[in-house]
Amino acid sequence: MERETVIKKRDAVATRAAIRAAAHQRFLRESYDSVGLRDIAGDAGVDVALISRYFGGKEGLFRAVVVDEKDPDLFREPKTVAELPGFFAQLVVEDEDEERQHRMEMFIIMLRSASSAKAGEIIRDFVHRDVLGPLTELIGGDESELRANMLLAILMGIGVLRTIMMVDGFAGSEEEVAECTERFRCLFAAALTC
Amino acid sequence: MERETVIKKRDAVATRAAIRAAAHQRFLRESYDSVGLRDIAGDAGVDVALISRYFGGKEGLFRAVVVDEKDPDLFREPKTVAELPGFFAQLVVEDEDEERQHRMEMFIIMLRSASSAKAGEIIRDFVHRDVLGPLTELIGGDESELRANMLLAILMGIGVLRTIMMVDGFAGSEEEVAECTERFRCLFAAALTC
DNA sequence: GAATTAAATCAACACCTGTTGACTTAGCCG
DNA sequence: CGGCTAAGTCAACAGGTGTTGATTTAATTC
Repeated sequence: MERETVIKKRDAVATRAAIRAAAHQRFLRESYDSVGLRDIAGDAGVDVALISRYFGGKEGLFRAVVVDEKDPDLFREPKTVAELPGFFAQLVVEDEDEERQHRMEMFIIMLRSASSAKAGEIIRDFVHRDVLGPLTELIGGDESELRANMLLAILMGIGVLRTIMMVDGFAGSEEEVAECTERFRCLFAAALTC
Repeated sequence: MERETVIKKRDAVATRAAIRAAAHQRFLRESYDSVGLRDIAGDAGVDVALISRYFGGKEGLFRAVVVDEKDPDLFREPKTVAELPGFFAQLVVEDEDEERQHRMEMFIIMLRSASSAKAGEIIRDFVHRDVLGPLTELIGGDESELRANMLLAILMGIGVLRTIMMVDGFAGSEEEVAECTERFRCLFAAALTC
């Protein structure tokens, strides 16, 4: 959090970034329809009109958060099929790795607003092109599509249950985290082989 | 669909049911915030005012759809742990069984509106009390809570991917359905044992 | 220092939201 | 038939939505 009341330099790219950051946090916790542009503007310390001006409207802002915020290879990191279960398991358990955390946040944002008519279209395109596509290609083989779907389903299910349904009890104490990670790794592996 | 323009008898319980049915279909396809009361009223062929009058508001209508529509033991059917994987597998593959279909629809409705502030609270209570609670009790043992969470996560993940993200490719031809069911059964079993 | 241009603000718009009160109508009972 | 009650309709409300044009303010350039 920065102190913006002292001085506010007139920097277009900075306020654009501030708006996008505020939108990211809002969309992370509420759905597309729930969030109002005035909420986001208030968080960013900016007038509402700037949002429609800079992003061309609410839909454009959401697209900027979902699509433009990531680097293009964010979901293409694992290079071998053997790496996949461990990669997904690390994704669902919370740790300090900032990049992984950001990646999981993108999934939550998508899950939150997937039901909205306008946001849903953006999200579905993104999921097919940038997540399911590379994943299917990496897995390969006859049933690669089914396997990719199952992996993503587990990932999203855990995400839904944790952050949206607010169900905990996945990992409590310190050493339970490691055990829980191993169980998830095993589950993702089962989705690939069984 | 019935032809209601011909004659419309004045039946309070019938119109109440019509409103609830229309709301069910709307909430099945859009989120709580997306759906407007005027949409539901239009589908039911009723004036908007009747909704607030009969259900005490939008929130009450949603609660009536989610909570009151089911019979209480809808999610307590399986009696043994061994039955669980098959039960969940049958739940996710579409078939003609009307009761199973209705049960899965309830999950989708919950998934769609879980992110809304008002609807989310209703849903979280329901999930904990009527789904996760009985499931944990049935599984039993030290890690029963974790197991129940994993099962529900897979179920919801598949639901999200299919109906909200509109991802198909789970089952194509006729005999693929049976094979797909078996794979899901295997996956749910893995969540219990691995 | 004045002119110019971009950045930020203000105010208002048209529209849609859920909800409520007053009103009208249909159906039943005596 | 006349009265009565419940069922349904109509209109309007207060509040909120995203968006846009005109305006003001700050920073840069000549």
